[in-house]
Amino acid sequence: MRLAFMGSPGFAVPALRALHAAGHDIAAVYCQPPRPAGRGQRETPCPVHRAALDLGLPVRTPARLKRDAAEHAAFAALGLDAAVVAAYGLILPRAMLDAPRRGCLNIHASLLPRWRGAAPIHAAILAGDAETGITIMRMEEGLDTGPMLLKEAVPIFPATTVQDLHDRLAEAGARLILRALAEDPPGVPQPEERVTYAPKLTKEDGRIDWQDDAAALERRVRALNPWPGTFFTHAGEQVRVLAARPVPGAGPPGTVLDDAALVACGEGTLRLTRLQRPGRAPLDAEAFLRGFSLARGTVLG
RNA sequence: CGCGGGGUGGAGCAGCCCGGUAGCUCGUCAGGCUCAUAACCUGAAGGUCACAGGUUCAAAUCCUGUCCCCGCAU
Repeated sequence: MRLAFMGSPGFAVPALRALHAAGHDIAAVYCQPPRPAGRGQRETPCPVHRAALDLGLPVRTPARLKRDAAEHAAFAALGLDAAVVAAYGLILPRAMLDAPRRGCLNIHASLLPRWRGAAPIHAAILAGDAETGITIMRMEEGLDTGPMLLKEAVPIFPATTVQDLHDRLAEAGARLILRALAEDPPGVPQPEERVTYAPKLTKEDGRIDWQDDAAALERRVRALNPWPGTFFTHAGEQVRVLAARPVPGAGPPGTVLDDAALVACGEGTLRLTRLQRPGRAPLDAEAFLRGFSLARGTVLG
């Protein structure tokens, strides 16, 4: 089939590679324009951009699509059977949604209608969901509102990190989009009553509030690593928590209860097992504590 | 020339502002204690303080330059 692929981050790359490997005619790859990133803030192409170049596919990086008649015309002129969209980062205007013969299909990383929006993978872990998954849907103008074509569930285990889950969902998404294109299943409307939204994350979402209960904080640590990361402030430094384990117990929230980074929470206690100071390497708690005091009785902010 | 942090025995850090004997918590080795131990006691080894210049009677510390590492408006 003649396709356009629209995506930007690493999540979209397996789908692009799978479509290419399956022999589809990818007429154009759309992604976010290169932005300053990393040390030196050099212009850096996004992962999909790099993958497309690697595969020898033509890349387009419009900064915006709304009210850009030239972009719309160029898109329509591709003569597409369908467009595949995965974490692209731009809203497609109606003119583009209607252009491909079979419309625009989206790979969304949740079991819709739960977790519409920008951060569905993180939201599923934060909420303590036992499973999440991939939904292939036909796009409409609304945010993740279109009829659903295929779904596949992926379990979330107590130790599942957001990175694990992300990778498994990206693979599942690649498999499902191939099936959706091959089988052309009918669309099923999303049940409105079960809609929830997963808003964009901000850095502040990573701040640890010791009043929360330990199980929720542990999920937060698992969900927000590596970005935006969870942290607390102590001795004038923002200390990142990279791994932690909820432990039965109790105490005044925020109080360090022993000599091995056990901290009382609103409900239960949390043992911090991997930590990082600004500008320093991540360390296991034992090594971390040799260079940074978290004395018993200290109250963390 | 975007911003910030860091490079000190094997690990993690302090010392740097206010130059003057290299320090702490561990680890390693030896001995002791103990039924025993990752516990405890005693002792020991191990460092060109990233690199190169400069200032100084004297530089981990002050000045200049270089290299490497780590974060950052996803």
